[in-house]
Amino acid sequence: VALEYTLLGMLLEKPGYGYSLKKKLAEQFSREFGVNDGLLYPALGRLESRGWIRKRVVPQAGKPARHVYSVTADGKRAFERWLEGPPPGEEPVRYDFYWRHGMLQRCAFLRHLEPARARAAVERELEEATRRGGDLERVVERMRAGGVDPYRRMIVEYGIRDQRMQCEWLEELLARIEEAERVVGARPRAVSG
Amino acid sequence: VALEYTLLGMLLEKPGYGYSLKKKLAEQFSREFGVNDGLLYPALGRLESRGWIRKRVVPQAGKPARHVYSVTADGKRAFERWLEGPPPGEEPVRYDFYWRHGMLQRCAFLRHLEPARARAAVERELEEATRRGGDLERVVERMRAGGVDPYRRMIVEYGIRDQRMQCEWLEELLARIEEAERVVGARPRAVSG
DNA sequence: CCAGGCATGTAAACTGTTACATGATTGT
DNA sequence: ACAATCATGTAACAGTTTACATGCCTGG
Repeated sequence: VALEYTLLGMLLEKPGYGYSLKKKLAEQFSREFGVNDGLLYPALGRLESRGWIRKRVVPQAGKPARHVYSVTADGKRAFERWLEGPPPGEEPVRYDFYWRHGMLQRCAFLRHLEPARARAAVERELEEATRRGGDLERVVERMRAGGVDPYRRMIVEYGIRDQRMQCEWLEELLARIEEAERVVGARPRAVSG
Repeated sequence: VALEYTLLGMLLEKPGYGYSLKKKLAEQFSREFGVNDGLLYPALGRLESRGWIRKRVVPQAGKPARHVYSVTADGKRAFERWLEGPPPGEEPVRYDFYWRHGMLQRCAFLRHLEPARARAAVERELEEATRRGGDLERVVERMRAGGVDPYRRMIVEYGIRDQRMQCEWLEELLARIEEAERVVGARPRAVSG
């Protein structure tokens, strides 16, 4: 559903086949952006059966034939509609950040943990977020050096901001825990009704 | 998988039944946090068959019997293990923000859109993000007034920071588009290889 | 000789959403 | 009369991940 339009956009820039699209995704951003086969090939099939792309089989010696797809006029129109964005209020709003972050779920019950242990858990999380942010900084640096389209660089910069935001939030959480440590002193609170 | 521990934590604070858990989730945070039945009841079943909670059926006049669950000693131990967080490097890192945000996907192809139209699309997105942030601010205000556990308030504050971050990112994107508008002038770029 | 790249896919498992099925009571 | 609240669930569908299946060629 989402993958489709990214594939369509890539094929519009240059016709290609499953494997080449997979590689391009992984190399343009980062290895972790790679799509898995179980999603990629069916998606290409759906795009074809919808008449948005068309296949041309290019045989090769010793290797499986390449199925090279290019975008049809219909496909191009669909892509352009999508690119302008959904009509306002179309996409249902979701506040699923809670379910997507183990740390937020733990945070809901953090008062049941002795402050010292809570602090340790949050500090570990902070380290991880810092590391993830660093990874992405390196990716963006590579992109800058490689002269990648600035709009695409901004996608990774979104990830960096996201990690930075997480770090700030975790630091605020730490401050709150240290406050609790001072107030509660040596008296740990156990889990109970 | 994720829902389980939240249910376990809630049942540890006070035994309850499916419907009461559902209500509590929706009211403590916001309506949108509600779990759907198709996830809730099977999750309770799994927790029971794993021996982490135990059922007591409480008949009622005129209404279906309540299935009141309480946490077993095993369940409490499992919850405490979870609460301390995963051993470092356990959770696989995911950089799936690209696939989770239509706007980021569009951003990858924004250069194919005339700057004026790109600006309009981004401005729409900015409005939505601002509105979502405002919604959450109101939720957190309600929580502050209701004297909810500060750790739980911080969960919603995460959401607010997330929306704020998105706004900042969208504004940077706007600045970049306006730059492109000045440079390109009246010459629109079409989609092509 | 084995790992990895090239190239296509399928299948099973898991997660999550929406809708359905039932039925009494209470409020508008 | 109609909708909402209370209360349990199931079933169908949609989306995603992981692993499997095949097979040749290249480099260490």
